[in-house]
Amino acid sequence: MNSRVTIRDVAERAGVSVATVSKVLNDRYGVAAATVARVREVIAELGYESSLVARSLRNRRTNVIGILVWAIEPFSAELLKGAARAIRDSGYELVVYSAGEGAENIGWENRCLSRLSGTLIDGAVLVTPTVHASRSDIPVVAVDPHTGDEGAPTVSADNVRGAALATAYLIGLGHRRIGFLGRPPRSLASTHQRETGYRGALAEAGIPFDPDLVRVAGYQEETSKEAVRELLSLPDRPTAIFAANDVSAIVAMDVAVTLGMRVPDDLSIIGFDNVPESRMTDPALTTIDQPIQLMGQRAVEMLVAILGGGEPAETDAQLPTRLVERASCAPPPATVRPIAGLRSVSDGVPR
Amino acid sequence: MNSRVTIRDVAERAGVSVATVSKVLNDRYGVAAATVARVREVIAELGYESSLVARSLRNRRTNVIGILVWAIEPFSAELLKGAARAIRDSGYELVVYSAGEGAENIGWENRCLSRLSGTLIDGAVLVTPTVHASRSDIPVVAVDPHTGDEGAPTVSADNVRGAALATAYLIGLGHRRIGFLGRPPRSLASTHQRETGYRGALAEAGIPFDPDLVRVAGYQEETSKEAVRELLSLPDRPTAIFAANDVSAIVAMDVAVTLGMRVPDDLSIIGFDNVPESRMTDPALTTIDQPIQLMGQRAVEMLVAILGGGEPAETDAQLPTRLVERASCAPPPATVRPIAGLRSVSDGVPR
DNA sequence: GTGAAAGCGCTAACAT
DNA sequence: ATGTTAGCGCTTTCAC
Repeated sequence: MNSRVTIRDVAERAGVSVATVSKVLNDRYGVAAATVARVREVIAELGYESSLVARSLRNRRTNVIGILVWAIEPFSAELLKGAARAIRDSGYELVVYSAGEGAENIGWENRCLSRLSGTLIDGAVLVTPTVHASRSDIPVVAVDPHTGDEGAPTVSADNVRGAALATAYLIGLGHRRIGFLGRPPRSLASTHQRETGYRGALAEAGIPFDPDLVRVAGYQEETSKEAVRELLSLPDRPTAIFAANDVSAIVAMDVAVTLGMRVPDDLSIIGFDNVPESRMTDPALTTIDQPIQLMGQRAVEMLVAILGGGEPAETDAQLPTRLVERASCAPPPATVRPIAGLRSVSDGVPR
Repeated sequence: MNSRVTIRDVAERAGVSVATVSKVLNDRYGVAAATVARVREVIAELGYESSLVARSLRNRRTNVIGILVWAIEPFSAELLKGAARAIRDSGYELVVYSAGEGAENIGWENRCLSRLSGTLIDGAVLVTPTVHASRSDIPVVAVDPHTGDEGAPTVSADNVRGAALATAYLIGLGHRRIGFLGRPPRSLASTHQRETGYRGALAEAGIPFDPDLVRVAGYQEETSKEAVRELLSLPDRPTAIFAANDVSAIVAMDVAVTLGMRVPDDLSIIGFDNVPESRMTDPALTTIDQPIQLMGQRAVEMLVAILGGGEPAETDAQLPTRLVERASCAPPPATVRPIAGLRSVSDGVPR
């Protein structure tokens, strides 16, 4: 009563063989004009549409590009907009596959790829893959990979430059003690790059790098809070913080306020924008803008170029980041006093 | 040289038949423990993952839900976030299929459905479908359909109430002449509902409905501008405008300013929020908030309920809309003078 | 407990 | 010009 109409139904109704229908469908040479017309009629009448699945099982090419994401959250959603824009006039169709809860945290992308490739999709954009897409039989472009994805074409923000921009901006305001909030060691490559940019800017300005000013934050609320608290409790506390992650930046603000500091009078905060919906987009907060949509767009363009046979123009795009000056940064205070809250923490008089 | 590893590869390597491997994969009864272990080993070793496509061609159920969108733009992207959230602990996987440029404007959803259903997906969420999903062999939930989608479960915002809220708010401020900006007749059902709410609120307040105050706007920039210009050029022009669409609301603002009016002093404007990124989200603009993410979430929940065998709790959810008071509305001016710009348009002295 | 064989909807040789 | 056949990767009887 409800099974979908197949090529066989069309063939029977039109009084021809399935092969003939297939030929009509694919505009193959060797079908009488009259037959073509009749088959077309039946197709329209029955509302037949060939099954993507069956077709892709048989064919090498499907004309479908897959975007594989771990989950659909603000970052990937933003990326999808750009990707969709790029797909628009590429002649390809778009399927977004969300690994979802079922997949464990590590290696989901290879599993998805295995499930979909060879069939269903001609190529894939991997969003924030956690491992190197080792043995994939289809072309793959990685966006913002965790590892420095050797070999695979990659699209990411120009993290080094963005971080340097942020740090230099703080230095320009007069800050010398600038804290850095980043992720744990084996995490996103982008965090490393941001630290690189941070260090580079310090070096450029002749400010010695102080490992004490670098803290891990950004993946657990409580851990991050503690990290910021420690950072601000240093005897020679930073007067500014550059956060590699917008979530950490927000945590930093909250903690600072909790500790009785004023932003930006006592502490300047700037962060890298990852989540387009975070409070970082508040008009008050200084950020390094990451061109998320553009990353999606470029990734698709790159993939299309590869699928089109030609080599992509570039195999490792670093998309420009941008400094957005807003009200959360200011020159350092004339005299840096230890935080008020420190007393209650160490229960001693700050020296 | 690089074709993906299939069930046959696993079978050969393990020295068993493909049937046996399949049984292991699906935890079927009747395989020796030792064999299971060996096969599992080989699977791990080869990194084998069964092909979604082949599997779904053979099986009725795939455990995949499809979200079919015409394109990925801000509205659908927002919706996806909610849908993804709902999928998370539903046991289903998510595939988003974007019809894209290839599909003509009308009926894309049925064509997509045909291509995917029966295979690949167990059920689908149709986002803003333009026609009634007539002959679909799989369960379907429609979100914000163009037509009043009789029969099919539907999720939408409570447009009637939202529009009534907006209109009543303006009335409460003292407005009696309130313009309505909507889409052309045979368009989105939501626009009709919003007009219904608008009319209802007027009736409630004993304000006679004036067809002159209803204009078509929202699908072409120029057309919309002209509509607003005409509306504001009326001898007894409205002192407030309720736009069924955020894009029209923005156009209205721009036109008003162009005509030398001040918002909200000379003209109050309130609009329905459709595009989360539009200027409507500016802190200055009064809006009726549409719970877009929630709509996606509820649609998936409904679909999962249907797929789970049980009837869904409700088959036509109207999700609550919310008035967000901001600075673009005010009481009407004491004396309503025809717009300054009118002179240059009609070249006559307003009476 | 295991494997051979049929078939899901479709396409591409290869007949006729 | 059209039909027959084989087979894509997989699951499922049904023999053995």
